[in-house]
Amino acid sequence: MLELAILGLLIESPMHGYELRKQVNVVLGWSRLLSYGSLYLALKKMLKAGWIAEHVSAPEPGAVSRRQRIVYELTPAGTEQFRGLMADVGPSAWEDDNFDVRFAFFSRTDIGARLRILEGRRSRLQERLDRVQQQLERTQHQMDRQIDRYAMELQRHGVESVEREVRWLSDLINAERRDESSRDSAAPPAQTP
Amino acid sequence: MLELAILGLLIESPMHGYELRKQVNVVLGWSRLLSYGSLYLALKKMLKAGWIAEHVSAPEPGAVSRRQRIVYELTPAGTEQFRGLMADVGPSAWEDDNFDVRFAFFSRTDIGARLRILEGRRSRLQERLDRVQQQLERTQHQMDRQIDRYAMELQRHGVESVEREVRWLSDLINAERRDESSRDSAAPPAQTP
DNA sequence: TTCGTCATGTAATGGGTTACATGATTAC
DNA sequence: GTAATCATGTAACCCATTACATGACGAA
Repeated sequence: MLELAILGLLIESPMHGYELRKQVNVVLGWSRLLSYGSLYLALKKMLKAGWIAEHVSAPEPGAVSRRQRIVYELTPAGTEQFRGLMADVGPSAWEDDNFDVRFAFFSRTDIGARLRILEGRRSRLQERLDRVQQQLERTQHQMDRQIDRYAMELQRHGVESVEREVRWLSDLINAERRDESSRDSAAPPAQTP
Repeated sequence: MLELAILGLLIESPMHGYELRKQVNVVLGWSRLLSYGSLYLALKKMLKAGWIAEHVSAPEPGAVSRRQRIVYELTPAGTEQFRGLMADVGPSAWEDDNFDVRFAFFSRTDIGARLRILEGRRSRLQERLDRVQQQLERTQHQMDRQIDRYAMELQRHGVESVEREVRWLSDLINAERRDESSRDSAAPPAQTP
């Protein structure tokens, strides 16, 4: 997870730890800042694994005498590792946390993988929705214990959020498919009325 | 967290572990089923702390010879512990995870606490929004590295989600305030045009 | 009789956090 | 000169998960 995030960020350009930490928010959209504990431990582990290499910052031409920082960059093995992780388009790729990271690095995958992941996630959410809906019916028929009004409101809001994400995914899927077919052939399938 | 959830569920009625696990989804709206590992460990810990008591299920009149189950119920100390945890209306109460649990048990708090928590969460989300918006501006002015189109889309969707939650919270806050003022006095403040 | 689900539990592990420690550099 | 922020790191801990183990009960 964190590993994939770091690999993905470093593939775009080498960085030192402190900046990496900020990019996690900017690029991955994480709401809380990554802790140093996680970051430097992960970095250390990845160094040992040979996926990244460190070298002390060359004083950049633009900046005036910045403190020396440790810049990390991907090794070929790291690039390979990234590809390997991104190649997994199975269920784990559309899990809540994993999905976001995958999505953020979609530019690095082919359209087939993108579609499989987007569709996988959508059907996963759809299942979730069905389960809740079912359970909501049972509640309304008094087959279960009476549910509290706040708990109910929480449920309702949750369902709406998931429905929203499903629509978002559908839009993305359609966009990808349009891209795909417009690249594929000069004779697009009948689609617009 | 889990502790608070269990206390809150047991305060409504005694339950055995297996059912508790399911109620966590129904009442708290958790997307994934709680694992046995967490559940029974937490239960054990709470037993030792004296917050809950266990007793083997009396064969309920309705059911026909069900297997004996271990039913947990709150002790007075447990009820006290629940009150204590719910009384914390500080920042920790409007953290992502904590908030949901608090909200689900809002019926057990007074309107003052409810408003403080709802407003706290709203302003927390608002800050988050401001930070991202600011950062988005920087990106558009090319002060940062060019951001990937998928990463951008993720960002956009995230912002919209947060904005939605802010609106949801605002509606809830208004509803609570209406409740409050309608209970407070026979002379409601001018509000409707 | 065997399969599904109910029901309880333990051990190993994972993936992160907080708190602590340290020091350079920059802006005021 | 001093406060803020940049920058790197370690140790202790927390909270949960997965995998494993066990077995009763009801329905087919």
